[in-house]
Parts: sequence; structure tokens; C-alpha cells
Amino acid sequence: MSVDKSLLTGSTTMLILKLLESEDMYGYQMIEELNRKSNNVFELKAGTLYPLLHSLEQKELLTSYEETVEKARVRKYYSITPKGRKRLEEKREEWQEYTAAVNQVLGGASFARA
Amino acid sequence: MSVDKSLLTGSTTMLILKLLESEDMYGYQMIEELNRKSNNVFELKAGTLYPLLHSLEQKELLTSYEETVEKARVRKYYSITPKGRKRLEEKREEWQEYTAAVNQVLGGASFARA
DNA sequence: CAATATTATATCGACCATCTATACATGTCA
DNA sequence: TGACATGTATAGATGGTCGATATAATATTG
Repeated sequence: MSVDKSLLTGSTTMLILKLLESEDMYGYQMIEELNRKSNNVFELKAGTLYPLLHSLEQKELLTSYEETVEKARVRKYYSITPKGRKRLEEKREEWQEYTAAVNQVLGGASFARA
Repeated sequence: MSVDKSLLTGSTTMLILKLLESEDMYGYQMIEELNRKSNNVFELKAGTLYPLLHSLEQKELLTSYEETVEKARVRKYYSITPKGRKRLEEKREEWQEYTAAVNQVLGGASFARA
């Protein structure tokens, strides 16, 4: 928590896909992982995440399955699809292009490429 | 043109303030400059810019003055205020914090420096 | 000289991502 | 038992950007 929330716009999908690149995860776990990995810069809200997960599933970038843990609690795990991995790669490229452009305008080291 | 538009959200204010850091400019000029400096990655739309300029002026981050050029055309120049410079510095820091966090999640070189 | 493109500022309605608030259910610990 | 953490979920509000549109002067070109 600290960065302007609107900066986040558009990169959340990429971050979610990235988290799922190496292992299946459930929603709550993603929130915690994102918070941990970003040194508390990102505090993804449940109200943002779950609708997003559903839409990503509809677009076939993710699949889900339920798993019962400790006799009662049911967790919904999400798994990235090949299509999702492809989208992640596209998003990553866009991200690099975008940040390079901003940095160039800011006058810092640019590393512009296209 | 090319990056996901939603990535832009929130950074436009910073980019505008940055443009005005070194010289006064008028709206149309900002659109062109931003396009040029970003190698056509940013195509700021007039419908985005003008309302934004007005709101920045209301927040006293900018001031404006009109100047008649070539006997007829009136250009509206915008000038950054001390308050605007301060805001620019804050935005720049946020931007660095935010990109460091994203890069860290992406697993690339992080250069985190909260 | 008329049509079109470019320069220049401006507003409006729509869209979309995110947030806050809320809801509901279970497990744990004091 | 009551508070807190875990866990998934939806609804409504907010805010930034875009496309469409309007207006008007200058420059270009057929």
C-alpha cells in the first residue's frame, strides 16, 4: 500500500498469470503472495481478484478445480492454460515496452526498443 | 499506440507534469511531444488531455495563459507551479516503487528500493 | 477558388478496471 | 462465545481514458 492505485490498472492480469506460471494457487493465496513478493506495495483486494479470476477462466486463460482441505474447507485452485502462458508473454512484452516509454519521457535511462 | 491503454492509467498526470518541467507548452504540443519522446508508444488523446489539464489547473499544479500567435490563432500555454513540481517528484517516486514491485513479481532484475 | 488536411481547444457519454462495502461460511484461539 | 483469520463471492461506486463530436483558423493542393 502506498502507490497510487490507478497505476495498477491493466497489470493485475499479468501479475496473476505470472503467479500461476510456476504453480497452481487459490485466490486467497494469490493475494498473500502478491503482497509478500512486492514488499507490501500491492494489496490486491478480494473484490478485485475474484471477478478477475472468473473472467480469466471464461477467456480460457485459466482453469479451476476444487480441493477439500482438512475435512471441511473447500479451496478453489486455479491453473494456467497454454493460452494463458501465451497471454502472459504478450503482457510481459507490453509491460516492457510501456515502462521503457515512460522512462524515456522521464529522461532516465531509456532502453527504448520500438 | 500499441500498449494496452489501461496500463497508462495514473501515469498520464506524471508525464504531463514532466513535459512542463523544463518549458511551458500548449495542449497540442504536449500530445506531439509525448508521442515523439515515447517513439509513438503513447498517443495521448485530446479528449483525455484537456479535461486533465483543467483539473490540474484547479488543483494548482499548473497555471495557464493565452498567447496570440501569427495575428489570429490563440494558444493556451500551461506552466508548472512549485506545487506541481513537488507533485511530480512524488509521482516519480511512486512510479519507481511501483515498477520495482512489478519487476520483482515478474522475477526479473528487481532493483527494488521501496 | 474550393475542398481537404492540419492545427488547436473543448465537452460529453460510454467503457472498463479497481475499490469499498457487504455477505456468508469455517476453523482457531482466548 | 466472541474475535480473528481463512476463503470465496457479488453489487454499487469511483475514476481515468477513449471515441465521437463541435468549432474555428491556417495550410495545402487540385
